Amino acid sequence: MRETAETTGRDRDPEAVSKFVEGFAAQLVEAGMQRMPARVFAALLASDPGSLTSAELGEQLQVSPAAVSGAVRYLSQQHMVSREREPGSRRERYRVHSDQWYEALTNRETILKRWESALSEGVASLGAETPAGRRMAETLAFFEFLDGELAAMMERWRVHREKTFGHR
Amino acid sequence: MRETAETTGRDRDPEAVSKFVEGFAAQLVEAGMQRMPARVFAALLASDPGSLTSAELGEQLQVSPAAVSGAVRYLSQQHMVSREREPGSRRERYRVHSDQWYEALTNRETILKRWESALSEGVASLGAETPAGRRMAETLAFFEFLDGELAAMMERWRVHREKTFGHR
DNA sequence: CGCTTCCTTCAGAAATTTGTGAAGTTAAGG
DNA sequence: CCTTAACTTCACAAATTTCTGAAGGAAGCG
Repeated sequence: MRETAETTGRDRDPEAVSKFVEGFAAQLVEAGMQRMPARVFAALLASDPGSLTSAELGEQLQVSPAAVSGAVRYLSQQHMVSREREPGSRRERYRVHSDQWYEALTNRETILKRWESALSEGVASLGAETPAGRRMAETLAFFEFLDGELAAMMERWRVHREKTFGHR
Repeated sequence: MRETAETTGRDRDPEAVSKFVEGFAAQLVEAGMQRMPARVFAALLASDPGSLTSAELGEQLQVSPAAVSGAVRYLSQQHMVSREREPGSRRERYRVHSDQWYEALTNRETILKRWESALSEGVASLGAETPAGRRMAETLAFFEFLDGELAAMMERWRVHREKTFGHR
């Protein structure tokens, strides 16, 4: 298949794009994300269509198809991007849904739940009446509080978002 | 200095303590924390006094003083533990303030701010009117919303905490 | 069907991270 | 002051992670 300005995004200043991609990716890495997923994600975020093919990602980031494949697998497990097949082609497109990805961020719920269960076991095994047990119980209570708050907060965001961006 | 059951925590089932420490640390690692800081932190959380000396940490976790030193430096930079000197001794104690450490968790503010500024630059350089620019602007708006919400939420938590644990 | 394009998997090389031992620094206690 | 206990720093070795090239499928298209 032939490449066009539309599919590669080459019409935009590649310098500026790359600067954003590497800078934002670096911040994501700082926060604990692996380098390659971070770069791939940043590239998608900065693309005009909000989606790129594997080949485009490889070319823009100067990495092998294997690296793209691994990064994309990770990102879709985290629900930060979705994969879609281009109809009538073997190419796959990876897409970031602008509203979906940061919802996934707060969906660290899985992690929160695991923290909670580790703490809960700890309280049980060390004794709820020991100083350590009480400390852990308080921490547990905080996370349980968090669970509820995060859900309510996202609901408020959706309202706020609708007001601000809804009418496009 | 001599070691006592009080300072080493050996009166408690070391098996149970270790099981919690390694289990909880593993979850922290999963969430992006480095292994050694995670283990040190979990050990402090599970200690009855809420604090341990360098030597105690080294012995319990079977690691060198150097490893403890590095982990503790990281943890105190993150405001997850504080260091205090034992009066009349060269020993240092590392302490977890039960209420302080998870406040530090939400104090990923530093990271949030950096994300915001990276996004802001991106919007500027790619153009606020481009599709990519609009996507990045929406993400930026989300993080700005988050900033405010997190602060308000922690305030609600403090009230809730006082009601639940205040009267001890 | 077979050719071709594209994605994935896998073994291994390269780079990075992590933890150690040893030397260095600081400060208490005689 | 000198000694010594305790933490820190540093160079390096070990372990782990990350990325690549090559081989192995799957699926469109003739």
